[in-house]
Amino acid sequence: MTRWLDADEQHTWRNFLAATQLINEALDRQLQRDAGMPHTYYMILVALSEAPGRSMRMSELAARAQSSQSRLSHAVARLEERGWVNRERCPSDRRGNFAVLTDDGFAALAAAAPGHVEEVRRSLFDVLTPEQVRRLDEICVAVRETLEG
Amino acid sequence: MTRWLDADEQHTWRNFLAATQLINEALDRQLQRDAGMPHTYYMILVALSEAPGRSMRMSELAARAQSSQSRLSHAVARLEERGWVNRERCPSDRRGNFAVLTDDGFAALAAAAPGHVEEVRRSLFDVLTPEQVRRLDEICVAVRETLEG
DNA sequence: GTCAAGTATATGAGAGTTCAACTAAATTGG
DNA sequence: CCAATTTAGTTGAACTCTCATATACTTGAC
Repeated sequence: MTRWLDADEQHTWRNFLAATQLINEALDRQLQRDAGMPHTYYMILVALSEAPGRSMRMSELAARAQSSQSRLSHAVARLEERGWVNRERCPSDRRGNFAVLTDDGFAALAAAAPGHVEEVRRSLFDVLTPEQVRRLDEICVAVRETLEG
Repeated sequence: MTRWLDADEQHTWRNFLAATQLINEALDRQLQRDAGMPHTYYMILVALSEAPGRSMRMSELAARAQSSQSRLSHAVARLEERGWVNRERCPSDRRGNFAVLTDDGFAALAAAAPGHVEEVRRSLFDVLTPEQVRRLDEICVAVRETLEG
């Protein structure tokens, strides 16, 4: 027996799809236009920039940047072509690779960050009251706890 | 002067990105696996199924299915190859096209719908309290009102 | 009417994503 | 210690998306 959505649920669902898509499109457009990279690459650079030695194992990087391993592997290949990331073999586990953020990569990230943050504010935080932001956070935590398990 | 995100805002932002991406991936995986179509195609079929005569102008369809015109054009081309949609020239404006949902297309949608709705419940509505659903709706409406203008 | 500007849609190239192999190395269990 | 399994990561093909451009038609101004 399918539990169909009632009218309210449908409206909420469509608002959710529309809102999240608008935000994602805004982020991607801004980053592509001003920094020449998609949002997924930006997240990879951020994750690396926060890691000790700006260096991380591919699998951990995939997890932090919310990327599949395959996607990450392709992405790092492109980032390597741009000279923003290097790959280094892991000595203790020879299957493993580290991705390492280069100085050029860090500079590209630093250059991209202000415009990106502005866009994040414009599309989400400036739109909501502090109360709504707290509620959104709770909602997202609940979703993560369910879907990540 | 960049208005950087404070620690709370960063957490919320990352929770938001993670949660919305988890939901989108769950939707896409389910539909691809069980119905052989991406979520974007599903949204196109839904929009068409709700239109009078199961038929809509390309531009209106793009708006309803939250798709760019180019994306829609490519997508309808694929859907036409599968026999799920037909294109018909518009008599009153010969630049225009109608996309028309075929019986096969409707059947494909009907077959896909129950599994999709289950996934929507699993990934969002079952996770939240009714109160949270209301709050989420308000948040999404606010975002839409700002970003759609 | 005709010409310029605008609108509706299509199309092709380039880039990113997914899925299913595939390689290579580590681990486990007899 | 060796075979079987698991883990880390890459790769190629198929597909979708975006962006810029092209095409065809309509509209408005003169």
